[in-house]
Amino acid sequence: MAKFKKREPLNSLSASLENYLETIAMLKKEKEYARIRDIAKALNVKSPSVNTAIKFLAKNNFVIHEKYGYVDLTYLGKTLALEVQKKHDILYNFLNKLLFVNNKVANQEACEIEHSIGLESVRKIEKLHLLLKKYFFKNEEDVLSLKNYLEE
Amino acid sequence: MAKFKKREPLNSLSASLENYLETIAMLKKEKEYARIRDIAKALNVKSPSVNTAIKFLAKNNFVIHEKYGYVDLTYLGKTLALEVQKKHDILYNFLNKLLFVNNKVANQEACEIEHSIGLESVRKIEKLHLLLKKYFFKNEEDVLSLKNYLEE
DNA sequence: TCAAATAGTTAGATTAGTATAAAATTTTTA
DNA sequence: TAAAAATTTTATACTAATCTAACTATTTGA
Repeated sequence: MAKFKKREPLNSLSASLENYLETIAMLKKEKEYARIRDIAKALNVKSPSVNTAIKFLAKNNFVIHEKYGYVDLTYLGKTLALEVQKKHDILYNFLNKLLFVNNKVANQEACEIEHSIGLESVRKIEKLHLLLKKYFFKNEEDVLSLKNYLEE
Repeated sequence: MAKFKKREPLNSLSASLENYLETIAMLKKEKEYARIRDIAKALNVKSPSVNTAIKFLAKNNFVIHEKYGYVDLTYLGKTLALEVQKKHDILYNFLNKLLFVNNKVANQEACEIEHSIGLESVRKIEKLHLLLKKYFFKNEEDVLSLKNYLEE
């Protein structure tokens, strides 16, 4: 009956709910608005599932939703969505561009890890990646020999 | 009623079930055997939860369990448990020893990420860590300046 | 050696997240 | 502009994983 629950620490959401926020942000960037149907399609779930989730997110101030209308992010929702997207980005780049994990796998894994890793860790991964690019793997040759070493 | 389910691809388990295997392996290493009660304590769940999980794992050949007796890993179960432990280890060391994330957080995050990341990625993280230790961050000074850079 | 304490099991309830079926609303279009 | 199509909502059911309560089996120790 009660489907979603507020979590400790406050402003922290389940992986599932974070995915809804992330998807809404993505859709709004792509097409200016997000409808239940689009969210369902993007997440590969059915619209009643989206409805339930949106209801909870609205009640807890992450989104605004008028019946039968568009879904929009509040400031709180937008902030959280951006955070998750940022984590995804950093993890994807680390896996794909530095470790040469293929795009599909890198994306899948980033999609899951983004809900388990904290901002501190992910920021440090970003910094490490930057450092290595800048000072250790400057040219094509270095990068290729890294790829080689990682795959041997 | 039906509590756990076989997953695609075969031999792949939910995070929860992987944790049971991992815990059994850990207990067997520590005290030669694993009982329902120990597993429950280690995972912070109640014994009926362990019972349900063990029943499923036994039916699917990951563990052996005679009623009221000890729980043991099959070859399949041991293999999977070691794999998860290995992932945990690599992730923990990467976060704590290279990125200087504090032990508690590093452990927590490793505990979650270990179920989301594939062997390929985790092996590459291990290799990267090794490479950096060996060739780029050799002495105490290098390590400290890395710490500094990551935390600034 | 048998009563208490401990451990394991079974049955049934609960929760988060999802799905199906059908009703309500909105949009499209003939 | 009214009927058809599409979308959203509601009600209900299911699944994975957990829990509580009550029961059964095993171990311990007076």
